[in-house]
Amino acid sequence: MVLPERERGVCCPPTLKARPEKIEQTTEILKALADPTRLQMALSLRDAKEPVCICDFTASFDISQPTVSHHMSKLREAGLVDVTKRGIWSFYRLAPDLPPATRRILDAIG
Amino acid sequence: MVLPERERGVCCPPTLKARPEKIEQTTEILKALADPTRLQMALSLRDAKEPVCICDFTASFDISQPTVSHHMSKLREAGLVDVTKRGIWSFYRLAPDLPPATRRILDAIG
DNA sequence: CGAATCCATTGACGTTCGTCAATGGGTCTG
DNA sequence: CAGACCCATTGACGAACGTCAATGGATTCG
Repeated sequence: MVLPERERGVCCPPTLKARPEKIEQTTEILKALADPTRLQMALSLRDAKEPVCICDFTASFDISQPTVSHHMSKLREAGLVDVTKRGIWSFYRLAPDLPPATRRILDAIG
Repeated sequence: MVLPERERGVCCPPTLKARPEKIEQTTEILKALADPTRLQMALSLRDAKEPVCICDFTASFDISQPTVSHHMSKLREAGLVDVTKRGIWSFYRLAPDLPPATRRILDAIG
């Protein structure tokens, strides 16, 4: 492996390239996905043909219903998901207007 | 929007598709990247032609040197990065044998 | 109306995280 | 050797996180 030549005491040129604003946005998306439950939820919604109600997830995961709601709220706050209520149920789906950058990350997973 | 027909009290078919083991692995990658400092480090290394030493990052970011080391350790524990020491310096680069799934996520960012 | 169902919010708890100051271990130079 | 330089580890602290039990709001059925 080729290592760069360095001189003592001359650290160092800045190496940042991405705009801090963009980094912050991307971090929010990654944080929202960086939990096993939420990742599975997001992938389920990505691959689902129809919106999915909370009760489906409550039945699938081994966590309480408030925790399921809590995780879904996180996905919603990150803009990954939106909700439609009808009668008793709350149906969630992947946000239809997802930014291309976000969409690319989601598609790169699984 | 078309919502599925539901019946009270018949929640709910399991909606999991991905293997839990795979979910856990992916989550580890996402957690490693879900911090502004670490994300910028990882992207810098992804785009760098040569390995980069810690002092470069210490000079670029507004955090202490121990914190820089700490973040780099997290990236290393996640398998995203490896280190080569020469003389005074520790040079980091993106792990050359990155799993395709991980590589895909990294390339989808920025 | 009364009961059942689905969901969100609140409050609490232990755990993990990001950060720093202090310290120590290597490595090179004078 | 003595000092300067680069880096990792340790210990500590507040903040954020994941989880649950309890509660309340909204809707539907009998």
